[in-house]
Amino acid sequence: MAPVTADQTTVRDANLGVVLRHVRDGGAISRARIAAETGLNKSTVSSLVGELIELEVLTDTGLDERPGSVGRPAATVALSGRHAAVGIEINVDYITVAVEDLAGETVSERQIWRDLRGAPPGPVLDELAVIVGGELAGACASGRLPYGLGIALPGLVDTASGVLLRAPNLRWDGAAIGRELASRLEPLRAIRVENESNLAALAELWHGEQPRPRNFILVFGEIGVGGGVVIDGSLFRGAHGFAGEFGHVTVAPHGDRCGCGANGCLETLAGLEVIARRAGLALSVGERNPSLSAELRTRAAAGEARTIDSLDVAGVAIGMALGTASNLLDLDAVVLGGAFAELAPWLVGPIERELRTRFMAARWSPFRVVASSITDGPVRGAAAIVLRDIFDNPRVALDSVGSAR
Amino acid sequence: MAPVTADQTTVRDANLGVVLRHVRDGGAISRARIAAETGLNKSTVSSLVGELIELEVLTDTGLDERPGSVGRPAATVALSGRHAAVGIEINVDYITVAVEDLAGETVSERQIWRDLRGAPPGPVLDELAVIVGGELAGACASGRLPYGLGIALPGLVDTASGVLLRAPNLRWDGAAIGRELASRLEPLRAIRVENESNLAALAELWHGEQPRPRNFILVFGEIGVGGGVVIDGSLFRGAHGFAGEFGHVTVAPHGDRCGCGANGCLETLAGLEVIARRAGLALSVGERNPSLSAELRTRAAAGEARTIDSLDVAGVAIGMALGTASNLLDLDAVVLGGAFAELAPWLVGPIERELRTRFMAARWSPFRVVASSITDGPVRGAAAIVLRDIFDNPRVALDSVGSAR
DNA sequence: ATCATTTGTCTAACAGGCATACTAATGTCC
DNA sequence: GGACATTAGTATGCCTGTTAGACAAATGAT
Repeated sequence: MAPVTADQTTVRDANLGVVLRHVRDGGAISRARIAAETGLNKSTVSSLVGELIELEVLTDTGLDERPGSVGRPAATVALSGRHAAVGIEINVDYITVAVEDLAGETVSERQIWRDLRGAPPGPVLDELAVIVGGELAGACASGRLPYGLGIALPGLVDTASGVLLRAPNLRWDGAAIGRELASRLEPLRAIRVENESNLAALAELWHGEQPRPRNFILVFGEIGVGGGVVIDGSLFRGAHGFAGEFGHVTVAPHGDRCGCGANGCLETLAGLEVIARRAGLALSVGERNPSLSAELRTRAAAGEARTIDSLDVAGVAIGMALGTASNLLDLDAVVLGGAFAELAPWLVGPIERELRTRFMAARWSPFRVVASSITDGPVRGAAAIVLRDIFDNPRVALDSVGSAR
Repeated sequence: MAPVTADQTTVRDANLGVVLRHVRDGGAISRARIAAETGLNKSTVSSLVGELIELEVLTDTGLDERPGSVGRPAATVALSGRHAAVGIEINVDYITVAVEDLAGETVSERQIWRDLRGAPPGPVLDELAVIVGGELAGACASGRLPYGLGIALPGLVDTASGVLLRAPNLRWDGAAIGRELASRLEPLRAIRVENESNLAALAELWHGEQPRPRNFILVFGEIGVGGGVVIDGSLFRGAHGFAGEFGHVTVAPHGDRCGCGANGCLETLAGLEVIARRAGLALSVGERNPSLSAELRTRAAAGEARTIDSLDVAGVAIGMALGTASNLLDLDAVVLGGAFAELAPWLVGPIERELRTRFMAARWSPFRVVASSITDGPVRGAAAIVLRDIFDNPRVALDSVGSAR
């Protein structure tokens, strides 16, 4: 409850972050240029860079060898990639584990396809912990310092406690994923649990194709439909981190019953299996998702009418929901992620049509609808949200860990 | 584009704000208690309070005369009320002007009922400027320093330029209200233009009844329906300040055409005149709004079935839209404002019913639906949003104005 | 070889918060 | 009534951190 007061260390922390993020965004750069571009004093920058090198988040990258430059050559610094985080995505029918370092490089990634609907969480987490342990060991072996662990889940997550409160598709309601997984692993500095679509949105913000919008909703379509909202370059989480439940926007007030208990949620019209069923595909139990979205794509590309119609119905519903979402959230863009990215060619048309009439500010807002080129958004976002601690406040995040050996 | 770096003045500015807001929220208080409650050092607080008194935002309020206390009696300080701002609400059928001081006191308030639909803005602003000039003169006469002017408008506002982009009900599209009004008045430190519902939400946050939610949507129902979203105690504005257009959430995809061009917006089912018409009231042209909502209230209270049914239809639609809004925004509460506050007894029931089934996180979110007790939200919010500058950063906002005489 | 130019570090000055010591004003207890 | 405890507010010296400017280092141009 005590208000947040400031003192000199607040200033230092803020400026360490400014320099670090500037290097992240601009790549290898000299101290002099950092000073010129941030407005900080040369000597301040020297001191800040020195501390960041000590924390092992920056590293010297030799002299800037650009020809034609007069004067003493600049010694550049860049992100070190020494610190790394593990990202995990547990979805309805697959699990992905990836290790990403501070420089944004994906160190390793593994994916396992398995239908987890109704499976008890315990054994899954046991197995997962073994995999993660292996990845952590691998990261250490390659000289990296594991900073933390991020977990992407397809449902309502209480981020404070790390509990998956409600996952209508997975049916792991009330599972304390964060705590359970932590207890199976060596201690880490940070363990964070978040909704998968929120993390996919973060991945888009961090790693998406240029030009990256700063106000957008990432619509993540798999068996369920989720949304992650980014406003002014930061994740919008709402009161408890439940924001962006885009799949449960009402699009047909008296429509089909949804897993969440309401009627006519977007998910009941635009979920991947719903699209497939409406397109006439027979779903075998345990059907593997990758073949599912690929199958739809193939049929649509071949001009199969029922599939195209089904995608059109989904597109209209998505567009309608997006109109409402845009009116409430004031967005600049929609990014289609997950299976929706693959199916984008057939979705973008109806989405744009609906948006044009339903989004009030359309005329003043340069709206874009694009497909994400990131296929592993949630895992990368999961790693990223953990590493973001370091970019936000390197000294607090790393404290004395830099000296850990 | 240059990143925001910090130095010692940043610290000072932040702490000045912390102390000022602490005094605002806690009322008359001693320097010692400020220190204890904020965690700042006693001497720092002394110095900060000294500067705030010099800026005339705080004032000495004598000794704390509570009996039974041992030790030297405390000298308390409180908000001075020396600085004041004018709030203006231009709505479809009325204009309100109010002066509010830094202590939150409404110094004066005037309201004019007139149907402005289609009226040219110029003459209205001429007349308005005269009224505002009079209010400013009055404020000066009572020893107050006019700080700024806030304007609440029923439509899409470009807050950067102060232009009313689109007001479907008022039809003043593209009017540069901020600039036009500024040119008719003595110069002021700040002129801000905002959507009326956003400002009503701010008023609720600042002046509403306890306990005040910190994550809510204020649904402002008059002839149009608007929404103002507050997340974690601050106004959610979205990418361009267009957020919270709650009246244009789609609730009936193939419903009636709305003034905004879309079909089945909430406004087409729950706007005040729509409710009245559906209840069988004959609307004379230029009918005055206060009699309209009062008439509905009277009939409903008398148990008139058509009126109650009409309100129920509106309530269901509002509840449906709120389910969607809550799923996207993750809210803790709904506050009904404007005419909806008066009609709340007949709206709350259906709203809560719909919300319970449609809001996914309902079980983990202690949701409340309440009626606002503030009848002049937009004007008060308009004044408040201007005064907020001072609370955010007193030194920057007031600079050398404290010495103006 | 000398000079201009640019980089990076060093030093002194300044801003601001903090701990501590001190003075001031009150109530309590004998 | 006076000594003492208690609390409020101020003054002093120190620490952290940024800044401006001086300076040394490293290079290309003349």
